[in-house]
Amino acid sequence: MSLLRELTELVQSVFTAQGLDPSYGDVVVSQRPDLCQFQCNGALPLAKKAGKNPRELATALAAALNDDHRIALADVAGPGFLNISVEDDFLAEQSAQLTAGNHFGIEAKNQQVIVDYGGPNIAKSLHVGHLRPAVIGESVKRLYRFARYDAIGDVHLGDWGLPMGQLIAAIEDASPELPYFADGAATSEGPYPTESPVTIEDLEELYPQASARCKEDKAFAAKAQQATLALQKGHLGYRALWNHFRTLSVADMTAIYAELGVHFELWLGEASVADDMAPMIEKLVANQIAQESDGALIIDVADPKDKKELPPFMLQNSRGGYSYATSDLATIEQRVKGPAPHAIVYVTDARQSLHFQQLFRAADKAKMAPASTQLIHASHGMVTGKDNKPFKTRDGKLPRLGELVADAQKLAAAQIEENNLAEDLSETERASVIELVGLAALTYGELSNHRTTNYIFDLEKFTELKGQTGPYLQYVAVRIKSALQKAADAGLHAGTLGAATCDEERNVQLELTKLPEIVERAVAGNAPNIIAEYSYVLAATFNRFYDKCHILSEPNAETQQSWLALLETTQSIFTAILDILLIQVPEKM
RNA sequence: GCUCCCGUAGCUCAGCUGGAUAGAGCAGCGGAUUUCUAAUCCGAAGGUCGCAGGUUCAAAUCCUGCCGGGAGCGCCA
Repeated sequence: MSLLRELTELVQSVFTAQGLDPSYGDVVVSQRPDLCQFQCNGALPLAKKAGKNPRELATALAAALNDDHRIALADVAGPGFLNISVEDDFLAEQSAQLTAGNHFGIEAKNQQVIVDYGGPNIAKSLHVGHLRPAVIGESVKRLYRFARYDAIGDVHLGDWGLPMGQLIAAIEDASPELPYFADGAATSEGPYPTESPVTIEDLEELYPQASARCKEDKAFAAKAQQATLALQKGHLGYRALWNHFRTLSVADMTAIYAELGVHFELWLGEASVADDMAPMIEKLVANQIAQESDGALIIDVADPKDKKELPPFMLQNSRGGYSYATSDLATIEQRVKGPAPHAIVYVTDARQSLHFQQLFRAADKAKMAPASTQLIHASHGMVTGKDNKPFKTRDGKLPRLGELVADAQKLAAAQIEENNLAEDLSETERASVIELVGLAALTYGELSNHRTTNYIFDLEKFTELKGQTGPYLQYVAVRIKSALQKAADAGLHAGTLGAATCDEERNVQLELTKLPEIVERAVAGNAPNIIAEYSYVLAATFNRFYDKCHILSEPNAETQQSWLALLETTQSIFTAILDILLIQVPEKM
């Protein structure tokens, strides 16, 4: 049980003993660390409700709390705040307990969480716009894992919509002689060439061209729509060509995502429900959930209570084609087929919030998912440049994701060079440090912001070795590692984590015991920035202790062993939460 | 036009399930150093929490209106 939980139960029992409503007994971390460690504000609203004096109420509660052996001091302050501090030995015991068992005392949930992030279109190369969903999604997935859900990530490719038809139309236009376009190719099993007629580089050029051409060339746009439809209806030649796009694209993406530390358990996409959409629609029509409107099939998701009428959810366009709306709904159906997941979390741009509002309404109306499965749109803002406009390179292009990673590492290398770090390391070790530092800079820069805000992408700031940055956190982690190594070399071993001997040490213990609630809050908000904030505070708190207490030269053996235990506990927790932030710690730096 | 998001220190951002004196980092100022990695630590300075009302014992946080910025609004993802 977490420290806060235990204190809350204690205070609640005191409330009950005095005939008071225990639901007012919540204990929270103190807002005034100069006065106390924890506080309970329940006496204020309770007194108001009961028409009593809040200070009198709190005074009686404090008196009862002071009888408990775990409480060092409970007293009343201000209008009726109940201030609480705990005994040092109790705090030490609680800190030690965090790493005594497995998984920091967090219990297995035995429930699945599907995190849908990435969502790249296989017609486009990964660019700066894919950074946020990738990093936030990966972090949210790791966060759920840390909270002991069975979390899996699905890249959920955009591989079945209009962009596919645009590519097919463009290739047909350029090379009509290819077998994919031959007479009868629609129903012919082939054989088709095993080699792709285009390279990934070709695709990256073709798609923007085709997409732009659709805007001005109506005939071409119609052709692209027809190709999309034909692909969706099972055109075998197109399908063979499409397979090439997909293979090329997935290989390319896997490599780039991997550079960022982003890995997906599932590489599904719109196409993976290709065969499920028609039957789903049929069923929805039969059940009178879907209806015809202007030649299209829609689900009316408007609610009279809405402030603004919600546009209908488009299942099938008037040409008979499907869009992301259709596949997203079918994907929900697919995802709840086994044991229903606890949640499906979509990490995408805030601009899609209307779509998700409609999707969730439609899913609800069609009873696609059980009520126990939460559908969550964890939306995120944009990455902007210093001018507060969408981030672009000097020449106005969207920087590619791989370039961004390379840039971060270049700046990290410069910082390391400038500060004469990693000097005694071999070339390969040094390269590895640069890689890890660059990555940590990038992911911490991303994750330290709340996901919904637009943030300014400033690599120079992110790669600073000081301040609130990824590299600083790595530095602290390496410092702990190094100290433990030196201790081991000197034959020193950790003992029992004992009562704090000074404020700095006590503060580290207090900070460590906040872990369970921090994780809870981060999970509740799908908000890695809460972990990012905590990791910095923990690092800074630890640094103060480390500065004040010189462990290796400590003459008192018991104290020294306790400090080493604190070091180990801190290291264990710190490394684990850095992992949630996609930060790896080098051996040395 | 309507809907949603945002407006907090010079800059970048936390805090927003209401609680005491609104916090960090950066920049700038002053200090600590023969380091268990100073990439650190300590101190001072820096704020009409966009504006105006309201609810409350208590509002940056909840409600209403306004101002300013961004996004979205039926066959694109």
